[in-house]
Amino acid sequence: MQPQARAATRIQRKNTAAILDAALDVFSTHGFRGATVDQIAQAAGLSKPNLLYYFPSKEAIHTALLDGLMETWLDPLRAVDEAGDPLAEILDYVRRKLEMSRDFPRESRLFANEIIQGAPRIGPALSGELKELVDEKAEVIRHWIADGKIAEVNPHHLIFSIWALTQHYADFDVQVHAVLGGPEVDPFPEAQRYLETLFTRMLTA
Amino acid sequence: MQPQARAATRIQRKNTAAILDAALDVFSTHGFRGATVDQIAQAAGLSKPNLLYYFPSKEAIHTALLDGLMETWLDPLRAVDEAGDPLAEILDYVRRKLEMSRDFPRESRLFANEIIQGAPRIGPALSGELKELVDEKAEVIRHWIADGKIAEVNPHHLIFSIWALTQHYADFDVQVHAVLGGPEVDPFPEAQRYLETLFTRMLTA
DNA sequence: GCTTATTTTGACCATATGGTAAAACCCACG
DNA sequence: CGTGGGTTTTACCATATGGTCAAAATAAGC
Repeated sequence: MQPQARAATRIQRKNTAAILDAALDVFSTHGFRGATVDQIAQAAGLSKPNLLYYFPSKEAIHTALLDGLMETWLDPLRAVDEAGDPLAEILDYVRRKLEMSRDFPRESRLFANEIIQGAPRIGPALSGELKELVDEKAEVIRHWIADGKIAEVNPHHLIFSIWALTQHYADFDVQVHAVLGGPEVDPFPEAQRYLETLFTRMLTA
Repeated sequence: MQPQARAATRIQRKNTAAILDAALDVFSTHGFRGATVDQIAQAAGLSKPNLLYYFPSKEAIHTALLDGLMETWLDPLRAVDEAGDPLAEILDYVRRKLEMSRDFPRESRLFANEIIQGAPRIGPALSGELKELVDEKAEVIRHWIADGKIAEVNPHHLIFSIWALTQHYADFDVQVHAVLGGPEVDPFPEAQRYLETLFTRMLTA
C-alpha cells in the first residue's frame, strides 16, 4: 500500500521530510531538469528505490514542494491591511518579504528557477490566484493614493519592485556576497535599512 | 582542422551564429544541466554530430556564451561618469539596464540561471572584475553624496537595487505578464516611468 | 516469540545523453 | 571536370538517468 494512503508512520514522516528537504536543496540549485533523483536520494540519506517508495516520481516531489510554496509566498502580501497605516503596511510587507529571503532562500530560488524557466508547472497559479491577489492589493494602494495618504505610484509596479528588491538577496546571493567581499558578510541588516529608506522616500515624496 | 583555427568560412559563420543563438534559447530556459545538445542542435537546424563539429562540447558552447556576456553586462555601469550630473548619470544607467532587459532577455536569464545555480562557471569574474568595477563606482557615488549632490544612500545596495529592479522585467517576465494580464501587454514603458520616479525620489529626498 | 505490514535493498530495464569515428558528401578553385 | 579541403551524415559507444520488481530485512502488534 502506498504510504500516503493511510495515517503516516514515524518513519514515513521522517523520510518524507528528509526527502523534501533534500529535494529543496537540489531543485533550488539545479532546476527541475538539472536535478537527478539519485542526487536527491543521496542528500536525503536514502537509496533511489527507497526514495521512490515514498514518492512515485521525480515530478511528484517537485509538485509537492511547489504546492505549499505559493501560499507561503503570498501570505505576506495577503497580510497587507487596507485599514492600517499605508506607509507602515507597505514597509511591513517589505520587511516580511526580506525576512523570507533571509530565512528561506532555497524556497525563493526554487520559485525563481520555476519562473525563469517559463513557469511550466506553476503558470496557472500565476495568472490565477496570484494575479487576483495582486489586483486586489493594487486596488487598495490606488485608494491610498487617491486619499492622498501616499505619493502617486503605479501600484502593480510598486509590488513588482518589492518582489524584485527583496528576492534579489536570496536569488542572487552569490553575487551579493561576491561584491560585498566574502560569505562572512551579512547583507541583510543593511539591506533592510536601504529598502526602508527607499520605500519611505518613494511613498512620501 | 578545427574550424576555429583559421579564418572562418561563410558556412562556419552562419552555423556558429545559429548554434550560439539556439544555445542561448535553450540554456536560458533550462539552465546548463537541463539543456541537451540535441535540443540545441535541433533548434539550430543541425544534427548533433554536426553541431559538435563546430564546438567540441556542450560546455564549450556555454562558455562561449558566458565569455562575451560579462563585458556586455557591465558596459552600462562602466559608462557611469563621475564628471556628469549625478542624478542624470544614475537615471541613464537605469534606463540602459532596463533597455537591456527589454532587448536581451535571454542573456539576462542566462546570467540569472548561472547566478542562482551558484555561479559555478562565472564565480571568479564576480569577485574579480565585477567587484572591482562596483567598488569603483560605489566610491564615485560616495563622493556625490559627500558633495551633497544626491541624498544619502548605501552605494552598493543602490547598485544592487538597480540590477534587481531592471533585470526583474527580463527574468520574471512570465510572472509580470501573468499579473498584468497577458502577453500582449508591454510593461516596459510603464516600468521606465516607475523606475525613473523611484530613483528620482530616492536620490533627491 | 511469532506473525504481519512496512521498509529497504540489489538487480534490473529502457531510454536519454554527451560524445566519437569514419565514411559520404559538397563546393570552391584550378 | 576533378581534386582537396571543408562539411554533414550514419552508425556507434559508454554512461547516466528515471523508474520497476521481487526478495530480503526490519519494525509493529499481539
